[in-house]
Amino acid sequence: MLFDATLTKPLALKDQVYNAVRQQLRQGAIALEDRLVDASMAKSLEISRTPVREALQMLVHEGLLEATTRGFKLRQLSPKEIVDLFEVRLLLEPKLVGKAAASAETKDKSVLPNCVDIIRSSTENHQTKEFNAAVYQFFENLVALSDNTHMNRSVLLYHDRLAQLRVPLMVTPEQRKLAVDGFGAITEAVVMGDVQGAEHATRTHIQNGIKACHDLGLTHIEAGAKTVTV
Amino acid sequence: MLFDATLTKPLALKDQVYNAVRQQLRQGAIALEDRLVDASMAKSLEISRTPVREALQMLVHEGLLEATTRGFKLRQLSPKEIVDLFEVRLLLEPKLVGKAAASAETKDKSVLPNCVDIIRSSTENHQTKEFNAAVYQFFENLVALSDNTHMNRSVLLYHDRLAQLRVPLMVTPEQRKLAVDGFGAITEAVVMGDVQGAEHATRTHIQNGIKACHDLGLTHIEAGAKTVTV
DNA sequence: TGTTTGCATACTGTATGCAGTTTATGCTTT
DNA sequence: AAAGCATAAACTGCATACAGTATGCAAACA
Repeated sequence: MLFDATLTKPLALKDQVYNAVRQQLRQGAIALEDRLVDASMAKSLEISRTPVREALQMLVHEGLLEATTRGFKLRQLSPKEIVDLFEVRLLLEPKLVGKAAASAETKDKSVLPNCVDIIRSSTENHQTKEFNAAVYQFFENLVALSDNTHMNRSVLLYHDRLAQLRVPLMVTPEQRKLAVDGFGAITEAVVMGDVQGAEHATRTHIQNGIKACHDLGLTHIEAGAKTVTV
Repeated sequence: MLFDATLTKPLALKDQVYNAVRQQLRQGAIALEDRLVDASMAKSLEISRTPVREALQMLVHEGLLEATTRGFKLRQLSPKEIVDLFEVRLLLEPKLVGKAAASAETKDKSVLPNCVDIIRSSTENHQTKEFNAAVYQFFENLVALSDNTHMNRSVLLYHDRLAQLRVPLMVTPEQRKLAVDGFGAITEAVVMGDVQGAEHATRTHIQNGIKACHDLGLTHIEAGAKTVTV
């Protein structure tokens, strides 16, 4: 090709919508009470219903949303499902983080400590949205260090499914500290290239999450209603 | 028109199509050269393009198909991806099969030996389609014994992604015997409720698969062209 | 004969319209 | 004021129509 070979085709509308909604989910910007209505979203985005519906349906298919007779909504996880998700995470994530730790030194691992700093400061200042964004950025960068795309995809999806728990699980200062320290320990091991340590730190981090769920009783997830228009 | 088997809540058309295509994929009924064209599929099913497209796009999103400018086609796995998929399977499946082995005795495990019998006989008689169907049925029943729906879903998806390898990996009699014996060993452990044994047998089975891939050179996957109309 | 150019074709992606179904509303009846 | 019923509104799901683009083919040209 004559021109820039890296020139990428613009994403289809449905994929743009998909990414946008999923990012919203991740950041906890969509509450359980919210309703995502394809027609109104399409109107506000100034596109037709079709790509919006397709995006929402993908999210339904992945178990992130639920189709009701009155709009799409966030899918509420049952306690059993939460346990199940953590169980799968426990199988995949330590390995993934271990691979990240083992990844070539040429890769830039300096972002991770920055993310942890933002995580720490945003928890101290109770900035929920920033916190969520930082946590996801942390994992996104972590995952980028592993080259198993299938594993990466799965892990990020599990994370997004559990996104609705992020805030409820961090109500007490102790929980927040434990989580932040967990991120710190993982980062340290990954940056140092300590595979064993990374796996262990990840396992511990997830187990702390499970414990926090148990302490919380797993069921009562609270959030405030709001209008969502992507 | 598609008919739905469930009287209670009829499945949406797109889901029926999705299931139908995915079953085709599983059975190796769709070759790499085939093109799935929404318009023609819609016509042959006597429905509109919309639900067909939605189904195909879900499959694209899951990495099973690929959208080209001339129809949807089976997504060809790169050698790296194949290795990656086996790596993830190695993390999840032993645990899943272990859970199946540990599952309540009230659950019916008698189907598994039957499946293995069909697998064995179909390999001996070189009945590819029956073989594929039996293998999938085996896993479907195995997975049904575990109650972690998220893990189950993931595992079945990984299987379907690797479906294009099933036949190429079983060309030699030795490979076939190894595979059939693998299924047998897993079944035996599960039926006996031997968790450790089940995990071990599964690990061995997957590792045999990996080895077969390596022996094959991983790259050259052959299949005959054919028209696909669901 | 090999190469370029233009065109018909075959698709996908997006828009829009219509039907069916569930939920909300408001009116009637007691 | 509560309960029942009719009717409207708010949605999703499906159908169809249109636009845009890659692809292959054939004619024109070197």
